[in-house]
Amino acid sequence: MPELPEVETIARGVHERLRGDQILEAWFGSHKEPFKNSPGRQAAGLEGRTILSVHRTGKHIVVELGKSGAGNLNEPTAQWIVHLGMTGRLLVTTPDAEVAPHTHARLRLKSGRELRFVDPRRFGRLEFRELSSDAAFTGPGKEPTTITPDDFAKLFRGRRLAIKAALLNQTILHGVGNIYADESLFRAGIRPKRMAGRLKRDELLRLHAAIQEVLAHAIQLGGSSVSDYVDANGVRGFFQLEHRVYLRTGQPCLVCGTPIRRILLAGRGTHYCPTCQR
DNA sequence: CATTTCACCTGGTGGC
DNA sequence: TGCCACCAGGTGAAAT
Repeated sequence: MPELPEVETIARGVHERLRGDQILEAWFGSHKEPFKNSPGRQAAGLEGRTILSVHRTGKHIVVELGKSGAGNLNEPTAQWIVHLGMTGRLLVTTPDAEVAPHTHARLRLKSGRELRFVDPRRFGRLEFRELSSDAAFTGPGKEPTTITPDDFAKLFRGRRLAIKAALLNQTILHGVGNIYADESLFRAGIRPKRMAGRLKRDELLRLHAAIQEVLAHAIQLGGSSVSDYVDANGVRGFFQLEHRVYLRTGQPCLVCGTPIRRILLAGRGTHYCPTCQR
């Protein structure tokens, strides 16, 4: 479900609500899928630690954790990294709140609340990093919200794949997914199938600007709620009202009236206007 | 190495 | 109502 704007919204919400709280106990479900390292190791690492801050890197949520007693409490000694996959949610609840189906993790907090991870399709991932032995998480690719136009243009030099496939490749640029790839390419006037390495400089500059505008606007609106996305407070986003091509197959282009076309590209539904995008 | 395809999951929708 | 095909915000392993 979630791309960069949704993950950013969730990370901000969790940060605001849980900063300074302490994890007393971690409970994990029995499905193996969500765990990049074992639930036992994650529970042992999480229990007793303090939540210093929560932020986003690409599509990952990074919870910075401190340890009381030894050294400076404000210096992170561990990280809990949450990837939401297609259907993952992170929710802050009261302990008596009904436990949703497909709840895979419940962290009981000193404040009396719980942080829960719910994910029906189980494409999401949970990882614990002990910073004394593991590297700090940096994300798989470059950060689209801060990359300069020049560095952005360099990413696609010599690449022989469709620009949309390149945008979806997280090791190149992390955070853009299917919705924001389609919406950015529409706003830049570029066909999704265009070979990335053959785009002209002015096209790449338009795409860079479109991506940063779309992501910033979507973050302002709390992300896109296509079916059931909600943030850490259970609130839906509103950027779906701003979609110009995504899931608008057959409907008139809002600029020129041409019916929006849907094709399959890189295995994903891809939406574009055949008139506005060249 | 770069690129493409497909498996991994559940659930919702729409046709018959 | 049931059954089935198809679709969905994402990756990573395997194939090409």
